[in-house]
Amino acid sequence: MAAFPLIERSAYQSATSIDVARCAGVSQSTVSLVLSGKAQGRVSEATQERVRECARELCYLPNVAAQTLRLGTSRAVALLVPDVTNPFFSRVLRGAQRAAQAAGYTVALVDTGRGRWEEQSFQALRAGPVDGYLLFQVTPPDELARDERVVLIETEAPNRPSVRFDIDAGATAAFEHLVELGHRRIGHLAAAWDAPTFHAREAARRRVLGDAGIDPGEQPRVTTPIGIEDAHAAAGELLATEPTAVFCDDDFIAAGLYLAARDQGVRIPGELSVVGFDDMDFARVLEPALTTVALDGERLGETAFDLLEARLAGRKPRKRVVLPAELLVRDSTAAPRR
Amino acid sequence: MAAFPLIERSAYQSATSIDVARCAGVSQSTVSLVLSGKAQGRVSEATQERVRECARELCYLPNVAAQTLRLGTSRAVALLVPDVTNPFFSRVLRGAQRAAQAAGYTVALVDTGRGRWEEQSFQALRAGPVDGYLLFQVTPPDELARDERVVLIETEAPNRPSVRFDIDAGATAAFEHLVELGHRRIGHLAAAWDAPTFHAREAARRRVLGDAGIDPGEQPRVTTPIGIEDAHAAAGELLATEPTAVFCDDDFIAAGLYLAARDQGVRIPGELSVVGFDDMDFARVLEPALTTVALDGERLGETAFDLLEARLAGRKPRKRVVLPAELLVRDSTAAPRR
DNA sequence: GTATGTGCATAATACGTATGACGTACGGGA
DNA sequence: TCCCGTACGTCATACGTATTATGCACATAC
Repeated sequence: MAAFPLIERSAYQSATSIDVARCAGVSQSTVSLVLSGKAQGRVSEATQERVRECARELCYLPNVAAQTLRLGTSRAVALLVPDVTNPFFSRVLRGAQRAAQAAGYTVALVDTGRGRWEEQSFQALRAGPVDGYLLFQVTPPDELARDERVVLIETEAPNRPSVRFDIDAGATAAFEHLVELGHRRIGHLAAAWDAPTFHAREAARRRVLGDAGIDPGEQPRVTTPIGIEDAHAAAGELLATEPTAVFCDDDFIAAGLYLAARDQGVRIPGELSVVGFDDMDFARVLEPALTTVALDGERLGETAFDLLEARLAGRKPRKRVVLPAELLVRDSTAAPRR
Repeated sequence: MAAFPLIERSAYQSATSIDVARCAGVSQSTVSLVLSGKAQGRVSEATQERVRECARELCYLPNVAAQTLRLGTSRAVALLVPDVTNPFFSRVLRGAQRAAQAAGYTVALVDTGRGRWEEQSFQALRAGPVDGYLLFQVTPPDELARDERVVLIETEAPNRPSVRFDIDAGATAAFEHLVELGHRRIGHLAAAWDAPTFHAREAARRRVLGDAGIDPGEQPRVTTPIGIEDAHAAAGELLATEPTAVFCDDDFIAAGLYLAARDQGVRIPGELSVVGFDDMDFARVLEPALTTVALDGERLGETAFDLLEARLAGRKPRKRVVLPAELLVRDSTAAPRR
């Protein structure tokens, strides 16, 4: 017998409720009733036990595709992200995942490849396998823009449920911190990424500097892709303009700046103050420990899922949630020398 | 009309092939035939165009649950990981994701919560929504151990397809590097995690040190959870034994060691050489830049998916793949002082 | 005029589940 | 004897798709 691959193959094809029914000598309906716990008073206790026993023996597990088709729901949600390798996003995922698990949902992950999805990855998901969407820094295609099953993360659109950080407060605190230390020449090492979260940082910069009587248009500003090596190169360029402080859109960008400063023998914070954003794990290990704006990514993911789940359950929750962003002053910022 | 929510609701429920058929004045079979491209010579060109036009107009997308049920395949695979927040894993995910996308597959992500899944998360997946499994540092439950649809990543089991790094070569190179520099008191800051990848590091340590005439049992060794703050504490303890070099199971652990060394005024590499593992992004930004063993996580994920895909397609590929692990010597290692 | 194609499209079915509408047997009350 | 209630299950159907077998004209060949 062992020679017949068919024996082995039976392991692939899970038993169906019909197999269980045959085994227990009842109908398929009865099996379904019993195993879904809706057999109260309709099936005798003895029969129920027999069915459960057979199900156990045959390792029966309901076919999810069939369930989804029948019930019109898959208890799964999709999380769309522009780039899975961004470590900040893992926190969001973890939060969403945990909340989803608690609610009996599965999370399907899709990397949209920084906007290159243009319907593509999205098409793959629509109409079936998932009940809803969490869009992380992804602007929904028109089709989805009015869909009730979508929650926006770190993005907003008119009349859509969304979760985001109070980027404005965080960035404002960061720039005010630098101004209060006495800096007058404050650079901006900005992410070359067209997303609301970065627009908010830039807006805060213009406002705070303007209010302090510093012309924001006069301050050095260089954009760079998010990534240490890219930022390293861009930072070299920025340092040539001799700012006394630099606000970085991201901790990775700040790390690149550290490298450039090291190259040029510029001491932090003595000759250059640096502020990052996100509070990644490594921020406090940098030498000196990086002053940065802390964001609770897990809570972001968790909140987003809860919002979506409420929608799916027919409740109408608060439309927009704003989570705090807090400046963490460490050792990379100080008063300018002169 | 705008007052009727039913109008809006139509957006949720995607059009079915029957709707398209009605619109085009043909049968559902014809629609299916046309849209799946199997209508060659069976349906007139005019009708085909009409069907396609209707499908476009109604934004028709095939219901994936129905397709899965009918075809017995979902073109989706599950990636199971012990902890989504581990940044190393994001690389694996990205690699798997990219390969999957190219092959027309979707990746569903499941966080098993470090082994706490005990069938649980797994049950949720079996029998339906996915065609196969990628198990990253996760030991399969008995049920799955013989399943052909499983590929093991960074784990191995008898007669199972798997992908892993040549951890032994990497760790060996690292310890030999330290020995060659002249170190005789070499600590091990080890991950408190029962996984093959860490056993391999330990085995290499014992072998290399033994071969060099250094008793591995005499060398200081402390275990710690993976995470900078945990490692920081554990490293304090390790430094009390005054090693001249420390091998860390992970770059995050190495980062914790940097923190502890800074606390105690121990200079790297002058008084202490440090080697990490993984080559995380931040490794070369540390001061001094961290000597570490580089692993190509993306390639790991990619290879794993390809292996699984080959299985699913009925091909029988190489059972075990081993990817290189290469020592990257930077500035955190030097000869001991005396 | 009957067989033989051929070009075009449809009917019928199966995938595996959940569920509302029915059956059946039995015992008790009138 | 007839009717009804209850306890225990089953039947039939629908979800939306892919596919096999079948049908129907109409033209061609003999």
